[in-house]
Amino acid sequence: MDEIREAAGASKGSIYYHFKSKEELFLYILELTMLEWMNKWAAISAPLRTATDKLYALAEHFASDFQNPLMKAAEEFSGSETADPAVLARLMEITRAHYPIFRQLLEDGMESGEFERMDVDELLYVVLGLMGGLGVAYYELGAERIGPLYRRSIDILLRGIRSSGADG
Amino acid sequence: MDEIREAAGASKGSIYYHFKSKEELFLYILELTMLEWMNKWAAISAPLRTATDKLYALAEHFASDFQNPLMKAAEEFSGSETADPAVLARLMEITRAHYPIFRQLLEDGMESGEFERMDVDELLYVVLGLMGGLGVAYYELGAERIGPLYRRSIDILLRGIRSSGADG
DNA sequence: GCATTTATAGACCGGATAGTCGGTTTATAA
DNA sequence: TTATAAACCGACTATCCGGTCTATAAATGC
Repeated sequence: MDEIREAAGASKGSIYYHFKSKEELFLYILELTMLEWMNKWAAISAPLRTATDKLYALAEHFASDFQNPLMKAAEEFSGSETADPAVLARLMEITRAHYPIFRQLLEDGMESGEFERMDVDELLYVVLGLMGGLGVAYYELGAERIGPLYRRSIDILLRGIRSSGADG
Repeated sequence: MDEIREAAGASKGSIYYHFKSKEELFLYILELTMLEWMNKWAAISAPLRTATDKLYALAEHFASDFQNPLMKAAEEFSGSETADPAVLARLMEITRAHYPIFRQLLEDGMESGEFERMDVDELLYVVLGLMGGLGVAYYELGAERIGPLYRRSIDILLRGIRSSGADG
Protein backbone atom coordinates (compact mmCIF):
# COMPACT_ATOMS: atom_id res chain seq x y z
CA MET A 1 0.00 0.00 0.00
CA ASP A 2 2.85 2.34 0.78
CA GLU A 3 4.30 1.87 -2.68
CA ILE A 4 0.91 2.41 -4.25
CA ARG A 5 0.41 5.49 -2.12
CA GLU A 6 3.71 6.90 -3.25
CA ALA A 7 3.16 6.06 -6.92
CA ALA A 8 -0.30 7.56 -6.81
CA GLY A 9 0.91 10.69 -5.07
CA ALA A 10 -2.02 10.37 -2.72
CA SER A 11 -2.50 9.49 0.90
CA LYS A 12 -3.68 6.19 2.27
CA GLY A 13 -6.84 7.78 3.58
CA SER A 14 -7.65 9.13 0.15
CA ILE A 15 -7.10 5.83 -1.56
CA TYR A 16 -9.30 4.08 0.97
CA TYR A 17 -11.93 6.72 0.45
CA HIS A 18 -12.21 5.66 -3.18
CA PHE A 19 -11.59 1.95 -2.82
CA LYS A 20 -13.02 -0.37 -0.25
CA SER A 21 -9.87 -2.44 0.00
CA LYS A 22 -6.60 -3.19 -1.66
CA GLU A 23 -8.28 -6.14 -3.37
CA GLU A 24 -10.96 -3.90 -4.85
CA LEU A 25 -8.36 -1.52 -6.16
CA PHE A 26 -6.48 -4.42 -7.69
CA LEU A 27 -9.55 -5.83 -9.39
CA TYR A 28 -10.47 -2.38 -10.68
CA ILE A 29 -7.09 -1.89 -12.30
CA LEU A 30 -7.08 -5.45 -13.61
CA GLU A 31 -10.44 -4.93 -15.24
CA LEU A 32 -9.32 -1.64 -16.76
CA THR A 33 -6.21 -3.30 -18.15
CA MET A 34 -8.20 -6.17 -19.60
CA LEU A 35 -10.69 -3.81 -21.22
CA GLU A 36 -7.88 -1.80 -22.72
CA TRP A 37 -6.29 -4.97 -24.05
CA MET A 38 -9.53 -6.01 -25.70
CA ASN A 39 -10.06 -2.60 -27.25
CA LYS A 40 -6.57 -2.63 -28.66
CA TRP A 41 -7.25 -6.05 -30.09
CA ALA A 42 -10.44 -4.86 -31.76
CA ALA A 43 -8.37 -2.20 -33.54
CA ILE A 44 -5.60 -4.62 -34.48
CA SER A 45 -7.84 -7.39 -35.75
CA ALA A 46 -10.25 -5.21 -37.75
CA PRO A 47 -8.25 -5.18 -41.01
CA LEU A 48 -7.16 -8.83 -40.77
CA ARG A 49 -8.99 -11.32 -42.96
CA THR A 50 -7.84 -14.85 -42.27
CA ALA A 51 -7.88 -16.72 -38.99
CA THR A 52 -4.23 -17.52 -39.60
CA ASP A 53 -3.23 -13.86 -39.77
CA LYS A 54 -5.33 -13.13 -36.74
CA LEU A 55 -3.70 -15.90 -34.76
CA TYR A 56 -0.23 -14.47 -35.37
CA ALA A 57 -1.45 -11.00 -34.45
CA LEU A 58 -3.21 -12.26 -31.35
CA ALA A 59 -0.09 -14.04 -30.18
CA GLU A 60 1.91 -10.88 -30.63
CA HIS A 61 -0.69 -8.82 -28.84
CA PHE A 62 -0.76 -11.32 -26.03
CA ALA A 63 3.00 -11.37 -25.75
CA SER A 64 3.32 -7.61 -25.58
CA ASP A 65 0.67 -6.91 -22.98
CA PHE A 66 0.34 -10.02 -20.89
CA GLN A 67 3.86 -9.71 -19.67
CA ASN A 68 2.82 -6.97 -17.30
CA PRO A 69 3.09 -7.73 -13.58
CA LEU A 70 -0.63 -7.30 -13.14
CA MET A 71 -1.39 -10.53 -14.91
CA LYS A 72 1.30 -12.34 -12.98
CA ALA A 73 -0.24 -11.00 -9.80
CA ALA A 74 -3.68 -12.14 -10.91
CA GLU A 75 -2.43 -15.64 -11.54
CA GLU A 76 -0.63 -15.69 -8.25
CA PHE A 77 -3.69 -14.40 -6.48
CA SER A 78 -5.91 -17.07 -8.01
CA GLY A 79 -3.76 -19.71 -6.39
CA SER A 80 -3.98 -18.13 -2.96
CA GLU A 81 -5.89 -20.09 -0.38
CA THR A 82 -6.80 -17.33 2.02
CA ALA A 83 -8.56 -15.32 -0.65
CA ASP A 84 -12.25 -14.58 -0.34
CA PRO A 85 -14.24 -16.79 -2.79
CA ALA A 86 -16.31 -13.84 -4.01
CA VAL A 87 -13.17 -11.92 -4.92
CA LEU A 88 -11.74 -15.01 -6.53
CA ALA A 89 -14.86 -15.43 -8.64
CA ARG A 90 -14.65 -11.84 -9.81
CA LEU A 91 -10.99 -12.33 -10.63
CA MET A 92 -11.75 -15.38 -12.72
CA GLU A 93 -14.49 -13.51 -14.52
CA ILE A 94 -12.09 -10.72 -15.49
CA THR A 95 -9.33 -13.14 -16.43
CA ARG A 96 -11.66 -15.16 -18.62
CA ALA A 97 -12.81 -12.10 -20.54
CA HIS A 98 -10.41 -12.80 -23.39
CA TYR A 99 -11.35 -16.44 -23.82
CA PRO A 100 -14.17 -15.68 -26.29
CA ILE A 101 -11.72 -13.87 -28.54
CA PHE A 102 -9.58 -16.96 -28.83
CA ARG A 103 -12.58 -19.21 -29.12
CA GLN A 104 -14.18 -17.21 -31.90
CA LEU A 105 -10.92 -17.10 -33.81
CA LEU A 106 -10.54 -20.87 -33.62
CA GLU A 107 -14.13 -21.45 -34.67
CA ASP A 108 -13.75 -19.08 -37.60
CA GLY A 109 -10.61 -20.87 -38.68
CA MET A 110 -12.38 -24.20 -38.65
CA GLU A 111 -15.36 -22.74 -40.47
CA SER A 112 -13.17 -21.28 -43.20
CA GLY A 113 -11.28 -24.53 -43.57
CA GLU A 114 -7.99 -23.06 -42.41
CA PHE A 115 -7.93 -25.29 -39.36
CA GLU A 116 -8.97 -28.88 -39.09
CA ARG A 117 -12.27 -29.47 -37.34
CA MET A 118 -11.78 -30.58 -33.76
CA ASP A 119 -13.01 -30.08 -30.21
CA VAL A 120 -12.93 -26.30 -29.86
CA ASP A 121 -12.72 -26.22 -26.08
CA GLU A 122 -9.81 -28.57 -26.00
CA LEU A 123 -7.95 -26.62 -28.62
CA LEU A 124 -8.85 -23.41 -26.79
CA TYR A 125 -7.08 -24.56 -23.65
CA VAL A 126 -4.09 -25.76 -25.60
CA VAL A 127 -3.73 -22.35 -27.24
CA LEU A 128 -4.44 -20.49 -24.02
CA GLY A 129 -1.97 -22.66 -22.17
CA LEU A 130 0.66 -22.15 -24.83
CA MET A 131 0.24 -18.38 -24.79
CA GLY A 132 0.33 -18.17 -21.03
CA GLY A 133 3.12 -20.67 -20.63
CA LEU A 134 5.50 -19.02 -23.05
CA GLY A 135 5.56 -16.09 -20.66
CA VAL A 136 7.90 -17.94 -18.32
CA ALA A 137 10.57 -17.88 -21.00
CA TYR A 138 10.66 -14.18 -20.27
CA TYR A 139 12.96 -14.85 -17.32
CA GLU A 140 15.26 -17.03 -19.40
CA LEU A 141 15.43 -15.18 -22.68
CA GLY A 142 15.18 -11.43 -22.70
CA ALA A 143 12.15 -9.37 -23.66
CA GLU A 144 13.48 -9.03 -27.20
CA ARG A 145 13.47 -12.76 -27.83
CA ILE A 146 9.94 -13.28 -26.61
CA GLY A 147 8.24 -11.98 -29.74
CA PRO A 148 10.02 -14.37 -32.12
CA LEU A 149 9.30 -17.24 -29.72
CA TYR A 150 5.58 -16.56 -29.81
CA ARG A 151 5.68 -16.37 -33.59
CA ARG A 152 7.61 -19.61 -33.80
CA SER A 153 5.15 -21.34 -31.52
CA ILE A 154 2.30 -20.26 -33.79
CA ASP A 155 4.20 -21.66 -36.78
CA ILE A 156 4.27 -25.02 -35.06
CA LEU A 157 0.74 -24.81 -33.75
CA LEU A 158 -0.61 -23.90 -37.17
CA ARG A 159 1.17 -26.77 -38.83
CA GLY A 160 -0.33 -28.96 -36.14
CA ILE A 161 -3.91 -27.89 -36.66
CA ARG A 162 -3.97 -26.91 -40.31
CA SER A 163 -6.48 -28.98 -42.22
CA SER A 164 -4.82 -31.59 -44.42
CA GLY A 165 -6.21 -30.10 -47.64
CA ALA A 166 -4.73 -26.64 -47.11
CA ASP A 167 -1.20 -25.82 -48.06
CA GLY A 168 1.09 -23.23 -46.43
CA MET B 1 5.40 -21.87 9.68
CA ASP B 2 2.68 -22.85 12.07
CA GLU B 3 1.07 -25.08 9.46
CA ILE B 4 4.42 -26.61 8.63
CA ARG B 5 5.12 -27.11 12.31
CA GLU B 6 1.82 -28.90 12.76
CA ALA B 7 2.22 -31.05 9.64
CA ALA B 8 5.75 -31.96 10.66
CA GLY B 9 4.71 -32.78 14.18
CA ALA B 10 7.72 -30.84 15.38
CA SER B 11 8.26 -27.58 17.14
CA LYS B 12 9.35 -24.35 15.58
CA GLY B 13 12.59 -24.44 17.48
CA SER B 14 13.36 -27.88 16.14
CA ILE B 15 12.64 -26.88 12.57
CA TYR B 16 14.87 -23.84 12.89
CA TYR B 17 17.55 -26.03 14.40
CA HIS B 18 17.66 -27.99 11.14
CA PHE B 19 16.95 -25.21 8.67
CA LYS B 20 18.38 -21.75 8.63
CA SER B 21 15.17 -20.18 7.39
CA LYS B 22 11.82 -20.91 5.87
CA GLU B 23 13.34 -20.22 2.47
CA GLU B 24 16.05 -22.81 3.01
CA LEU B 25 13.47 -25.37 4.04
CA PHE B 26 11.47 -24.58 0.95
CA LEU B 27 14.44 -24.92 -1.37
CA TYR B 28 15.39 -28.19 0.29
CA ILE B 29 11.97 -29.70 -0.28
CA LEU B 30 11.82 -28.31 -3.79
CA GLU B 31 15.12 -29.91 -4.65
CA LEU B 32 14.03 -33.21 -3.17
CA THR B 33 10.82 -33.11 -5.17
CA MET B 34 12.66 -32.31 -8.36
CA LEU B 35 15.14 -35.13 -7.81
CA GLU B 36 12.32 -37.55 -7.17
CA TRP B 37 10.59 -36.40 -10.34
CA MET B 38 13.73 -36.99 -12.36
CA ASN B 39 14.26 -40.41 -10.85
CA LYS B 40 10.71 -41.40 -11.66
CA TRP B 41 11.26 -40.20 -15.20
CA ALA B 42 14.39 -42.31 -15.56
CA ALA B 43 12.30 -45.36 -14.67
CA ILE B 44 9.44 -44.43 -16.96
CA SER B 45 11.56 -43.57 -19.96
CA ALA B 46 13.93 -46.56 -19.79
CA PRO B 47 11.78 -48.98 -21.84
CA LEU B 48 10.63 -46.35 -24.35
CA ARG B 49 12.31 -46.38 -27.74
CA THR B 50 11.12 -43.50 -29.88
CA ALA B 51 11.26 -39.79 -29.10
CA THR B 52 7.57 -39.66 -29.94
CA ASP B 53 6.66 -42.20 -27.28
CA LYS B 54 8.90 -40.46 -24.82
CA LEU B 55 7.30 -37.11 -25.49
CA TYR B 56 3.84 -38.45 -24.67
CA ALA B 57 5.16 -40.08 -21.54
CA LEU B 58 7.04 -36.97 -20.49
CA ALA B 59 3.93 -34.85 -20.92
CA GLU B 60 1.99 -37.26 -18.76
CA HIS B 61 4.70 -37.33 -16.15
CA PHE B 62 4.85 -33.57 -16.15
CA ALA B 63 1.09 -33.25 -15.85
CA SER B 64 0.85 -35.61 -12.92
CA ASP B 65 3.63 -34.19 -10.78
CA PHE B 66 3.98 -30.59 -11.73
CA GLN B 67 0.51 -29.81 -10.54
CA ASN B 68 1.72 -29.92 -6.97
CA PRO B 69 1.58 -26.66 -5.02
CA LEU B 70 5.33 -26.67 -4.57
CA MET B 71 5.95 -25.86 -8.20
CA LYS B 72 3.29 -23.17 -8.15
CA ALA B 73 4.99 -21.72 -5.11
CA ALA B 74 8.35 -21.83 -6.84
CA GLU B 75 7.00 -19.95 -9.83
CA GLU B 76 5.32 -17.43 -7.58
CA PHE B 77 8.47 -17.00 -5.60
CA SER B 78 10.57 -16.42 -8.69
CA GLY B 79 8.44 -13.41 -9.50
CA SER B 80 8.81 -11.93 -6.05
CA GLU B 81 10.80 -8.74 -5.86
CA THR B 82 11.79 -8.82 -2.23
CA ALA B 83 13.52 -12.15 -2.58
CA ASP B 84 17.23 -12.42 -1.99
CA PRO B 85 19.08 -12.77 -5.35
CA ALA B 86 21.16 -15.67 -4.07
CA VAL B 87 18.05 -17.59 -3.10
CA LEU B 88 16.49 -16.71 -6.41
CA ALA B 89 19.52 -18.04 -8.27
CA ARG B 90 19.36 -21.30 -6.37
CA LEU B 91 15.66 -21.57 -7.10
CA MET B 92 16.25 -21.09 -10.81
CA GLU B 93 18.96 -23.71 -10.74
CA ILE B 94 16.61 -26.25 -9.21
CA THR B 95 13.76 -25.33 -11.51
CA ARG B 96 15.95 -25.65 -14.58
CA ALA B 97 17.07 -29.13 -13.63
CA HIS B 98 14.56 -30.78 -15.92
CA TYR B 99 15.40 -28.70 -18.97
CA PRO B 100 18.11 -31.09 -20.17
CA ILE B 101 15.62 -33.94 -20.20
CA PHE B 102 13.40 -32.08 -22.60
CA ARG B 103 16.33 -30.84 -24.60
CA GLN B 104 17.86 -34.30 -25.04
CA LEU B 105 14.53 -35.73 -26.08
CA LEU B 106 14.06 -33.09 -28.75
CA GLU B 107 17.60 -33.54 -30.05
CA ASP B 108 17.14 -37.30 -30.20
CA GLY B 109 13.91 -36.86 -32.11
CA MET B 110 15.63 -34.66 -34.67
CA GLU B 111 18.54 -37.05 -34.90
CA SER B 112 16.29 -40.03 -35.53
CA GLY B 113 14.31 -38.10 -38.12
CA GLU B 114 11.10 -38.15 -36.11
CA PHE B 115 11.12 -34.38 -35.75
CA GLU B 116 12.09 -31.82 -38.29
CA ARG B 117 15.46 -30.18 -37.73
CA MET B 118 15.09 -26.76 -36.17
CA ASP B 119 16.50 -24.48 -33.49
CA VAL B 120 16.51 -26.72 -30.43
CA ASP B 121 16.47 -23.95 -27.85
CA GLU B 122 13.52 -22.27 -29.45
CA LEU B 123 11.60 -25.50 -29.63
CA LEU B 124 12.61 -26.27 -26.06
CA TYR B 125 10.97 -23.11 -24.76
CA VAL B 126 7.88 -23.73 -26.82
CA VAL B 127 7.51 -27.21 -25.35
CA LEU B 128 8.39 -26.05 -21.84
CA GLY B 129 5.95 -23.18 -22.15
CA LEU B 130 3.24 -25.46 -23.40
CA MET B 131 3.74 -27.93 -20.57
CA GLY B 132 3.81 -25.27 -17.92
CA GLY B 133 0.99 -23.26 -19.41
CA LEU B 134 -1.45 -26.13 -19.67
CA GLY B 135 -1.37 -26.28 -15.91
CA VAL B 136 -3.63 -23.26 -15.63
CA ALA B 137 -6.41 -25.25 -17.27
CA TYR B 138 -6.40 -27.14 -14.00
CA TYR B 139 -8.59 -24.46 -12.46
CA GLU B 140 -11.01 -24.51 -15.36
CA LEU B 141 -11.29 -28.19 -16.14
CA GLY B 142 -10.98 -30.71 -13.35
CA ALA B 143 -7.94 -32.84 -12.58
CA GLU B 144 -9.42 -35.69 -14.61
CA ARG B 145 -9.50 -33.67 -17.83
CA ILE B 146 -5.93 -32.49 -17.56
CA GLY B 147 -4.35 -35.74 -18.72
CA PRO B 148 -6.27 -35.88 -22.01
CA LEU B 149 -5.51 -32.21 -22.61
CA TYR B 150 -1.79 -32.80 -22.31
CA ARG B 151 -2.04 -35.76 -24.67
CA ARG B 152 -4.04 -33.73 -27.15
CA SER B 153 -1.52 -30.92 -27.05
CA ILE B 154 1.24 -33.39 -27.86
CA ASP B 155 -0.81 -34.65 -30.80
CA ILE B 156 -0.88 -31.13 -32.17
CA LEU B 157 2.71 -30.37 -31.31
CA LEU B 158 3.93 -33.55 -32.94
CA ARG B 159 2.02 -32.86 -36.11
CA GLY B 160 3.58 -29.41 -36.01
CA ILE B 161 7.16 -30.58 -35.72
CA ARG B 162 7.10 -33.95 -37.42
CA SER B 163 9.47 -34.04 -40.33
CA SER B 164 7.67 -33.91 -43.67
CA GLY B 165 8.96 -37.29 -44.78
CA ALA B 166 7.57 -39.21 -41.81
CA ASP B 167 4.00 -40.37 -41.68
CA GLY B 168 1.89 -40.83 -38.59
C1' DG C 1 -21.60 33.85 3.86
C1' DC C 2 -23.02 29.62 5.96
C1' DA C 3 -23.93 24.53 5.67
C1' DT C 4 -23.19 20.26 3.76
C1' DT C 5 -20.94 17.03 1.09
C1' DT C 6 -16.78 15.31 -0.94
C1' DA C 7 -12.02 14.57 -0.69
C1' DT C 8 -7.38 14.40 1.43
C1' DA C 9 -4.12 13.62 4.97
C1' DG C 10 -1.28 10.81 7.99
C1' DA C 11 -0.92 9.08 12.73
C1' DC C 12 -2.33 5.05 14.73
C1' DC C 13 -4.10 0.19 15.45
C1' DG C 14 -4.04 -4.76 15.61
C1' DG C 15 -3.48 -9.20 13.58
C1' DA C 16 -0.28 -12.08 11.46
C1' DT C 17 4.06 -14.31 11.24
C1' DA C 18 9.22 -15.27 10.46
C1' DG C 19 12.63 -15.80 13.48
C1' DT C 20 15.04 -16.03 18.43
C1' DC C 21 16.35 -17.60 22.87
C1' DG C 22 16.76 -19.75 27.31
C1' DG C 23 15.99 -23.87 28.92
C1' DT C 24 14.82 -29.04 28.74
C1' DT C 25 15.02 -33.74 27.06
C1' DT C 26 17.32 -37.64 24.82
C1' DA C 27 21.28 -40.19 23.14
C1' DT C 28 26.11 -41.39 23.44
C1' DA C 29 30.28 -42.12 25.64
C1' DA C 30 33.56 -41.92 29.35
C1' DT D 1 26.91 -42.22 37.56
C1' DT D 2 28.42 -38.29 35.08
C1' DA D 3 29.79 -35.31 31.06
C1' DT D 4 28.88 -33.73 26.45
C1' DA D 5 26.54 -32.97 22.53
C1' DA D 6 22.59 -33.26 19.54
C1' DA D 7 17.87 -32.46 19.18
C1' DC D 8 13.79 -30.33 20.70
C1' DC D 9 10.45 -27.09 22.81
C1' DG D 10 7.27 -23.05 22.96
C1' DA D 11 6.88 -18.47 24.81
C1' DC D 12 8.43 -14.25 23.21
C1' DT D 13 10.07 -10.54 19.99
C1' DA D 14 10.34 -7.58 16.11
C1' DT D 15 8.31 -6.15 12.22
C1' DC D 16 5.44 -5.70 8.46
C1' DC D 17 1.26 -4.20 6.54
C1' DG D 18 -3.76 -3.72 5.46
C1' DG D 19 -7.02 -1.08 7.27
C1' DT D 20 -9.26 2.68 10.50
C1' DC D 21 -9.94 7.09 12.67
C1' DT D 22 -10.02 11.87 13.47
C1' DA D 23 -8.94 16.23 11.82
C1' DT D 24 -8.92 19.42 7.90
C1' DA D 25 -9.42 21.37 3.49
C1' DA D 26 -11.83 21.98 -0.89
C1' DA D 27 -15.92 22.02 -3.51
C1' DT D 28 -20.89 22.59 -3.92
C1' DG D 29 -25.42 24.29 -2.86
C1' DC D 30 -28.65 27.52 -0.75
